[in-house]
Amino acid sequence: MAYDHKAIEEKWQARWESERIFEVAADEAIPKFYNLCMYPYPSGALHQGHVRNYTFGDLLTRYKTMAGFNVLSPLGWDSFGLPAENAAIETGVHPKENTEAQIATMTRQVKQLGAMYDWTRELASHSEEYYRWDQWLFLQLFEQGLAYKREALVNWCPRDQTVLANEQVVDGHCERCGAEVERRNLAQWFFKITDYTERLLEDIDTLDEWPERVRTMQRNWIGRSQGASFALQVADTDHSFEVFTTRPDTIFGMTFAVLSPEHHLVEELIAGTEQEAEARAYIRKAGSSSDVERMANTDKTGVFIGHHAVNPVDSRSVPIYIADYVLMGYGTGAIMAVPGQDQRDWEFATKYGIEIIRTVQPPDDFDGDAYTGDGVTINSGFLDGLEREGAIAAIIEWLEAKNIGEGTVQYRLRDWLISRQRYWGSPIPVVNCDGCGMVPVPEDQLPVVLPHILDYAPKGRSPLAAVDEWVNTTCPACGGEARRETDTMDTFVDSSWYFFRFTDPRNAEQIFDPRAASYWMPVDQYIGGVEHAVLHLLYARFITKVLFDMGLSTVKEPFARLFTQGMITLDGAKMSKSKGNVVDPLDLFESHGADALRLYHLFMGPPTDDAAWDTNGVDGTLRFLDRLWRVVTETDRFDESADASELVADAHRAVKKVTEDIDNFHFNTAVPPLMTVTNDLVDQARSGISREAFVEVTEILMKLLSPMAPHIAHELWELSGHETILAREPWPVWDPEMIERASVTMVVQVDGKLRDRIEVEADIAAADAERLALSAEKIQTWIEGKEIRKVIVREPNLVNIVVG
RNA sequence: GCCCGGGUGGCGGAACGGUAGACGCGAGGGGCUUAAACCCCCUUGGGCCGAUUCGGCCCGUGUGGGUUCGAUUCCCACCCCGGGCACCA
Repeated sequence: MAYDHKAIEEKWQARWESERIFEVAADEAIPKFYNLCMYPYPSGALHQGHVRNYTFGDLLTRYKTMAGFNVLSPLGWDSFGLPAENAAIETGVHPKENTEAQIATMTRQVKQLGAMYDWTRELASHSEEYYRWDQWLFLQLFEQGLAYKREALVNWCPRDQTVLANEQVVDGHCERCGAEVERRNLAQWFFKITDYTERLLEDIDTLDEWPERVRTMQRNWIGRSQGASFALQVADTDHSFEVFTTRPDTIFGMTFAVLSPEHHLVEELIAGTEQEAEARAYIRKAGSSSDVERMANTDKTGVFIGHHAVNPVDSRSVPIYIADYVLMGYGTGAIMAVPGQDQRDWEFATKYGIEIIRTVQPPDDFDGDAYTGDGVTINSGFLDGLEREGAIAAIIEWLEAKNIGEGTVQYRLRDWLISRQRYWGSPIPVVNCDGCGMVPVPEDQLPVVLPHILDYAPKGRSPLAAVDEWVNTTCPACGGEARRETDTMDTFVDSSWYFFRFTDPRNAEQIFDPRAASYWMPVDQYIGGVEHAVLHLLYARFITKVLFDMGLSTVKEPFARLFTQGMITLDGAKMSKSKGNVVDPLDLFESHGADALRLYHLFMGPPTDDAAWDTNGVDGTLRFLDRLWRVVTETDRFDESADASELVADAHRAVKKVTEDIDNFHFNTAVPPLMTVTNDLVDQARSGISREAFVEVTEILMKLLSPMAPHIAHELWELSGHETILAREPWPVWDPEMIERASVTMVVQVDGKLRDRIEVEADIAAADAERLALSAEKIQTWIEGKEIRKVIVREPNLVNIVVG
């Protein structure tokens, strides 16, 4: 009977489902393990990235289940969002229909992989029963002042016709579609993530099971800088403006000041000056160039605006410029410029002939421009002679004493812009009333149902705005005429709390039962792509902290252990449909089977690394499975006198190795022991093996293989006469005595170079090892006539003889 | 520029500071076969030496140093590749 992967895989997928093996309930008596892969966008086609993700996830689900844990492994769909809407605009099929058809397709494909989930917990963010809790969450944030609407300069994607969060702008381009983003002044909804900045930053330190890379990226994104802010008086006026600097110790070196062209004071200051026309032209030009252009142009440009600022420490007047290298979005949008210690200021000063004063003594061999390193403070009055830290402390004390400024901290992190001018998302549950203003929709009126419409093409405002019968409503406060908010929420809102919902997915009364969450949370293992290092993972941490503050969550951090998988490459490029270099997993299910494909993904390299695809590798894992199949199903003659003790011992060693490797996420090295034991079993079966040894070795192989290639493992388990389901069997344990070796190969080195190998008893005494090594024939030729200075003995593995 | 990773055979990759190259792919040779596929066996880092089927030596983990009896592994400097961040004051 040949190995028929197709028939076997279909059979067992049906069995697992009907046996409901992976449906779980909270049970305090059993240790829990919440295992989660980032819920996918239902694109309609499983690709190798999904396969890799779910193979790792399913391996853990099955392994931890066999190891005795109560394993929660749910799957759901990140089903709101632009791709569905854009596809719908192209095909004319409504996003809801399209999305639901794609969910059905992908569900089938995920099941074909043999990945098991508790499907009773399936959720989809576009369903009313899900997004009503998005809206509920919004209302809680609104009540706490954490959701607010304000006019702001925001990122606008001209192709997707919607605003974007800062996190969704990559190098000045839309993260989704790649279009160059524009700046627009619009009234938008924000979540006040900046209230949580310090906590988000501090708690990164507690995430010691996260990749360092991701922790660093989050720290960088939050971008904490410590320094001082203080007021600069504009000479001969009543105006002053705040500046922020990380180097207040260099204040005596300020030879000019710069305002961002968008700074609120600019308009008033330039009015009526000689420089007004020139300044206005500059502001217009700066305002019309995109961020991409501003980034590309690193040449410093600016205009003197005809006013001076007074340096508080020495009352010197310095010219004020406007220049676009000072960004309105960071700090106060204004700086004291110290060309001696800042390269950007240096370039500007050099270009416009402004004085440069060094206030930090550079080393003698320094020949650069601005000196940003440490050194003794010079040319700085009462700060002279102090090192950086002392000087900073002294000047802050001085500023505070004079009530001019103070030590402050600035962050790069901005509030999270969550409103979108698109259709396929959760409507923001707010009503605008002429009399009452912005009124939140009462909780008992949720959900605000997304109306089914036919024209959802983007027009620069939400398509919902055109649906009069939906927009026009009554004010929940006064009963008068009112209009609904027409923006929808960023889909990252949906994904920032779905892992809580999985703990209690059918709750119609609450977002989730805090008791369910307290049993299952935190997610013990979270698996997904590193592209979410900042976006989703930061938002999810923020919302978790909000839920914690509300008493709904017992954890401050949602994901205890994070695992980011590498991507699949082909011919050096990321495998993707747009590059046309995909190898379709569905074809491989047919030709090689899900088991061989899964095994290849595990085997191809370290799971965190990018991996180069090679279909020949799947041929290899299929060959291995076929060989295992044949030896298990075709061995029918046994020799009870044969000695297979070494093979059995190797099987036990494999148990140890595989167990430890899975625990350490070294999946690629967990596969080879199965291959070598199988190969040795084939040899042993050929030369003679007892039935007992054969059964012990094959049972170990099936159990170890069960999380990796579950279908064939289950089938062989059944064919071997077991009535039980392998997935419910306990994980094997190794016999520590059995894996001990009676004899080992001892390496003998002379001066660290390998010169001989000697078989020795494993429990050889150090003295015996040394004597044996020194008397070995081959060693004699190396040490003859030489003085033996030292002998290092690491019995029973190694002896190193050091000669003169 | 700053911050993370990473440089090992033809390829993917293994190696608690202790036998470098496990396992797999590819390649070469052989067996089975009328033939091919499948399958099975052998070889496979480079160079050299001796020899009746076996053995031996030298070199070799990006480069140069260092620590150590011993370094792919630890330390320092440098080079290259990948990724992230960046007029962030």
